Amino acid sequence: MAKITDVAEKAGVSVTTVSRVLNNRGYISEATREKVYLAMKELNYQPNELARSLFRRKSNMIGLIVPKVSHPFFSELSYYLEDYAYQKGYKLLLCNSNRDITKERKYIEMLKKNQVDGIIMGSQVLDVEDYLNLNLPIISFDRIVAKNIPLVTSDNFMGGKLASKLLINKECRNLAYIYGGIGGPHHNALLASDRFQGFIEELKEAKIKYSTLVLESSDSDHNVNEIVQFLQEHSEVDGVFASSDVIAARVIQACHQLKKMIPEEIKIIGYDDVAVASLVSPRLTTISQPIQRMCKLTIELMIKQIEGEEVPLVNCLPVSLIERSTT
Amino acid sequence: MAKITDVAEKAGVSVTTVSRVLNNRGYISEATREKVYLAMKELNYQPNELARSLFRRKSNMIGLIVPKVSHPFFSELSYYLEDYAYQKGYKLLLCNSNRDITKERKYIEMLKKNQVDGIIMGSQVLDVEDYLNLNLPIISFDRIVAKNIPLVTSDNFMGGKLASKLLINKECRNLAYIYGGIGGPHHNALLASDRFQGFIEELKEAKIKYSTLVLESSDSDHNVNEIVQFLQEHSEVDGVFASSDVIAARVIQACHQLKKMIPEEIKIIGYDDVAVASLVSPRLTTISQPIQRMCKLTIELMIKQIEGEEVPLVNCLPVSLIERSTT
DNA sequence: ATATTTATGTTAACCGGTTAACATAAAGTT
DNA sequence: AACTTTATGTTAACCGGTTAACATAAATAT
Repeated sequence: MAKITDVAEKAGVSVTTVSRVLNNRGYISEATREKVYLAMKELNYQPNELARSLFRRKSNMIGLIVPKVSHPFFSELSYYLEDYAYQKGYKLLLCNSNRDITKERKYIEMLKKNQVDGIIMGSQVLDVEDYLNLNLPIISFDRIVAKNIPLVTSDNFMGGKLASKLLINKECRNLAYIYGGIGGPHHNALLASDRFQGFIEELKEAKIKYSTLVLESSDSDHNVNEIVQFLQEHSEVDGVFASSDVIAARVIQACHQLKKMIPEEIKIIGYDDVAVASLVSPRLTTISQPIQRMCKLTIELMIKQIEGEEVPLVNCLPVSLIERSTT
Repeated sequence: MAKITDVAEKAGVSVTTVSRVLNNRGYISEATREKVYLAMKELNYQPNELARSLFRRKSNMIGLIVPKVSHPFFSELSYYLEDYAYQKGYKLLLCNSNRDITKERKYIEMLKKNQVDGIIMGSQVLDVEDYLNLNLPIISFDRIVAKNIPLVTSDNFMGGKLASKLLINKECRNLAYIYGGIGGPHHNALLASDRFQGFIEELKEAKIKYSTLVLESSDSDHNVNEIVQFLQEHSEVDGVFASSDVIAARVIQACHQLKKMIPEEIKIIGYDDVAVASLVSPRLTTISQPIQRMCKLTIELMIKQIEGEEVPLVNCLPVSLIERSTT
């Protein structure tokens, strides 16, 4: 691998001059600039970013911790985050915490050692104190981490309200709220519970009954069984609000198994609006989180923090209802 | 941020001694080791991996380039790759090429500059020559890149055979092969075409007719329309082999739209066995690629290459049939 | 008592860049 | 002719570690 001294030698200039060309600093004549570029091209030279990062004390790397990239929500999240980060000149280091507190802690340590400029937490199981002496820009995504850590989220309360409003308008009179338990994407129910609060607020006014099911297993097949059983025990349920599209997909499967017609006999509404929502059949009515905008905002806030600016602690974007064929 | 000199000072030893403790080299007494560890803990010291990487000329970072992490196949891929990489002490730098040749080239350049120890290509649009002077361990995943670059794949030919065998056994007599066109996950049909070859080989023997549909659009809704139209024009089709589970999900939607009963009137088999396969209803019969094992192998081969060992050029793992409810 | 092993320190070079300070000379300006 | 500006070079320090070479002294072994 060619290094800067090789380029200098080949171009017949000093290392300082090459560095000046590289960093666009000081006076450089066009002729010299050309000579240096030519030498770089001939040697196939690429400056060692490790060395530059070391000197600048800035790596232009951002750590991203999610429970699992394989989950549709987090895979979309990762996609957009990477996309915006790249546009702004940042690279993304991917970490899957599996919601394991030990792994999460190790990842944070690892990211610090590797001098990332900031961490985006899509996962969160650590205690609040753990974050205190972290001494690094953090943004938490859709999860409350600690009161003094900036949060990017969407209007979960309104999401819940939109869901129940729609179901009520569609004449449902016996609703159910089904959400993932531990291991699911909303284990830390802090924010998902806003969804629930919004959901029941509408119901109270309309005096409509509801029941809830929390899925214990993280296994897909087993979830379907849990839902089937629940719907048998609550045969009056004619409207389901699922806390994620993935769970809604399982509700659809359970309904098929029970030969319940969707949307005639039972209506289903999901949450997130990830790709699966339009991949299942019937296509899923859902509350759309503006993932793309949330990601853009997350990167913008992250960069502001890296540059030493203050950023608002709560950043909440609006959600919207996407009506498809399950309602 | 504390540095090694701070630790040395606090522990009352020399920097060399701290380094010896850190790297387990040379003679160190238990007492000194303890002193050093204590100082580290008190200062909350983490060695700067950038500096270590620079000196060692090894970053322990691997670049992963995929078309889009948000695609279910690549999100599972990324998950397992990260998992194994982490176990082996490597970090993953995530890149979404979007199948854009310019972006792919820029990513490769970026990864080189950042001194990654190797690159895993889940995407591939570059020309063969581009890879020649790359001078870095590469492994391509499920995509033929160049004859001299190691490849990890699964038995696509057998996958195609298993699919047609099953459909034939299930009494289908008019088959269709539906695959994604440009923009889809199998744009570079090199390997997916093995699937097709395996698929038609069985058909030839059994003298069964088939037709093919290549989806032009990358838009989900539009795909469904294309499939609906195709199935209307080929109303005799009673068995469909889709080149991915995502496409199979759209076939299911098209069938629902046409009120074709699955599996009674038409049978569908997908490919990959990603999470969506068991999320759609009816749950999808599919050819399972051993993604997890492929990822494990990929990381193992990558590390071998990094350590200077030779690795086989073709690494093909067996596929298996997962029968669910669409056949 | 001597030789060897163990434990630590000092010094300096190195990884591959960046940069400040200062020197020098040519080109441009007044 | 004197003064600026532009263009480049030299030298050396620095980012935060690692390491080889050599020195020294205490603890062990013979």
